[in-house]
Amino acid sequence: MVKKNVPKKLDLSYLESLMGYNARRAALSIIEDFNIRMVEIQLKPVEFSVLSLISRNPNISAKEICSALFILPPNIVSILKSLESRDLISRQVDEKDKRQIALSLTKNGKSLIKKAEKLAMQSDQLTTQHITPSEREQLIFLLKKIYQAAA
Amino acid sequence: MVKKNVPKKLDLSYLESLMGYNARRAALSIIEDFNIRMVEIQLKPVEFSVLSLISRNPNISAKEICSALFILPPNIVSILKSLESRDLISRQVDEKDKRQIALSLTKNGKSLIKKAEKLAMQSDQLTTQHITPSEREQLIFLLKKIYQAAA
DNA sequence: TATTGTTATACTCTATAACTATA
DNA sequence: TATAGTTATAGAGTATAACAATA
Repeated sequence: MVKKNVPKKLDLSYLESLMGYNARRAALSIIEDFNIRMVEIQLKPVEFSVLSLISRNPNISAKEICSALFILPPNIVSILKSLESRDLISRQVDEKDKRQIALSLTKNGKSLIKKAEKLAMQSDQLTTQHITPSEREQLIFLLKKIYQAAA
Repeated sequence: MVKKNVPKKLDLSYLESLMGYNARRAALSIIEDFNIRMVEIQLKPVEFSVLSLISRNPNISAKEICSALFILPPNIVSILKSLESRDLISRQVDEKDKRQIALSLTKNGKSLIKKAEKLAMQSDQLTTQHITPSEREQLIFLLKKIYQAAA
């Protein structure tokens, strides 16, 4: 008789009592679903966030994106390059301060972010389907309190 | 980590309505505090989790750690090597199944994880000090519901 | 001098294929 | 054949230093 591979019961109680452990595990499982859903439009989480931010804040600068999304300046460069090469964003040098470059969505970018935000919202609904809408609101409220207090 | 200042008023409302965005931001800010506090005992989050897991589950195998903490088998190797080189864990080949290696804490490991768990709990208390104890319980309960439903 | 954007680069984290030894 | 652990390696993510153009 072949022994069945039953997963051994492990004591995870201490780790599960820590906020950091639970927040990270939840974030990873949510982002995993997000990534699966975004395969069809080829957007990574950070690319999605950047596009969505530009969409709602036209003529935003790279520095402002970095501050808002906690991206280091050297790391935004390849992200913007990639989005520009896909004709999703365009850059226009600020004539008043030629150091700054105003970013905006192209027609393609506007079309894609519209679809992407729908997919993201679907993913969000799916990953939170086991809690009630009011629990979901409460959860987001408390998460914000944690990271906004740290800022 | 990036400096935290958002000088200009940017519209982040859409991203802040997504669970994934908020969970990730909260996890990152909590882990940032954890890392600062753990500098003195030189433990990364994953090393801490592994030590704590071995502490509460003596003779656990590498495979079991990987399953519990979502670490891929090739990536646990260097973690265990490092912990062993610091004389924090010891390995003993299972005589019944020589493929398996039972892991346990050394005297040093037991001493260190005791201190580490105190520091981790302090960090957890600090990062959740702006919410009430019952809100904290509710938050952990809801986060668990999200990632355990996905598993 | 200070700031925005950039290059180069390094270090960490995560992922895949394939090997070994044991069963 | 299957499993536990390992090696090698590649890709992604994140970090610092230093530079050019502009203010």
